[in-house]
Amino acid sequence: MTSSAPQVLLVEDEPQMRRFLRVALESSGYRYLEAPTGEEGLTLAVQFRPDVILLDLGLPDMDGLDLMTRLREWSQIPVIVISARGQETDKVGALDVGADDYLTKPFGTSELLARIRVALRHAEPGAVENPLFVLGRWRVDLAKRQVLVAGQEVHLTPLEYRLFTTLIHHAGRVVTHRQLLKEVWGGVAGAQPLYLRVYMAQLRHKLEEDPSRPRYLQTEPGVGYRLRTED
Amino acid sequence: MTSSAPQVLLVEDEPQMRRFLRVALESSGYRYLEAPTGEEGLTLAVQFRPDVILLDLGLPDMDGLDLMTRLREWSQIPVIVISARGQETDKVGALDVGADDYLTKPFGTSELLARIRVALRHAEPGAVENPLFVLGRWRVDLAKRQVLVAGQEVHLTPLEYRLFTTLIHHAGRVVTHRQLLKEVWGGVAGAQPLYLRVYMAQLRHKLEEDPSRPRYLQTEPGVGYRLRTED
DNA sequence: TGAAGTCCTAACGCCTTCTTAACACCCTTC
DNA sequence: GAAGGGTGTTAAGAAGGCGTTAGGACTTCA
Repeated sequence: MTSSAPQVLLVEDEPQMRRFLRVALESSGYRYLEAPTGEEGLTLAVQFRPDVILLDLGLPDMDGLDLMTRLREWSQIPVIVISARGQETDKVGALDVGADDYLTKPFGTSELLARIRVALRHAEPGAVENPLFVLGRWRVDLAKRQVLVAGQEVHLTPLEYRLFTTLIHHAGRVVTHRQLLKEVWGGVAGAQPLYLRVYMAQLRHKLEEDPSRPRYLQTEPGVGYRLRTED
Repeated sequence: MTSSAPQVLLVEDEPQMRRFLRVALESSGYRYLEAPTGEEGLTLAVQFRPDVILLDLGLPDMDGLDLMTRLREWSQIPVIVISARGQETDKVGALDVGADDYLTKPFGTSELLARIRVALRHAEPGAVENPLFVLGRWRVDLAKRQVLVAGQEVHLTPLEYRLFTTLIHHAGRVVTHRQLLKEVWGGVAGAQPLYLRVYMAQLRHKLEEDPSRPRYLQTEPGVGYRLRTED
């Protein structure tokens, strides 16, 4: 799974259908690949590993079900069948050899796009990667809500953690006192700049190697604080 | 996830439709549950954790999309919408709030069954994952619903077990009080944080070596709980 | 009808976390 | 060199969250 826009492969022999879908998909922000025959479709699937495949069953060179079977020998890429044949036996056959959805022509663009989103959603679980923030000896797993310093877990209280992650979100930039108070204390009246000094001291004590000479949690006098990132 | 036949929950208000589908599903070997209203549907989903949900959008007591939304707050159980409304906006709406498929009435039984098989296939990756969860002296067989501590079987009540497996599903990361209450008690009004304290204490007594100093079932004060995994 | 098991609820004491205050320190400015 | 604003540090009280226990209500099964 790439970090850029999802890629859709269309396997379809009718040129006008290709043109129509290409416009629809590209204008929706997807990267687009197309193949007019089954063989080419398989080749492109191998080569580019698209995120979704749209497959017309009525191909000239090979049976759509055979293509499905050959694809499923090595890949679980979601396949949405688009076909002129609306017979129930066709649908059941395609779904049972591994297709993930079946749309009968004619169909609406928005429905197709919605079903593509469903297919992408299904593939997602494999793409669940932890957003890791690494800086020096620090290692912050935002999904786990876990902070490691030199491999050692460090416990932060809710406020400490929120203050820290707020600085991480603006890493490298100065965050003003006012903004920190708003984002951490939620704009509650009574939140004072004193709080920041206290909690910054606690964070430094827990995270910095030499709390009296902070390397990363830096003060910008009169303005706010900044999480310094290495260059 | 049980090792026996997959269980299907049908949420549908028309009695004749229920009767029809019940026959179709049971004769295909599925275990069968039904609910005539949305509220009952949610309750049964919480209680029995079916493998697939068939949802009629035209329910008398609540909007089908609301039901979808509430379900998706705590569960990824695949949902196949069956609806008399064939408008594209209906389909897109349902699919985008988390439905996995959309069938327009009238539909054929064999197509429905094929789409159920697709839905079950999608859920599989989660079940293909080692049904054995091992951590320290613990050994949890999610299929058998069996918990061993140092080789000795330990009996957990249904709620204890559900709380425990919820933490296992999110192993390593903090699960908030709210999320635990939702996933274990099903978002039923009245579920209080107090429940969590009581049941966490019971789990620790049954599972931890030194319940007063839990090694794995850890508290994140002010946030939630976390099943600590070794690195 | 009793017994066992489970779930909910209340009460109490402990512990973490938050808040607040007091004071020391640095730097700039006069 | 003194004054003053901004900042760092520490500690202690207050508030709230948490763990624990026990008892009652409810269901299930014999």
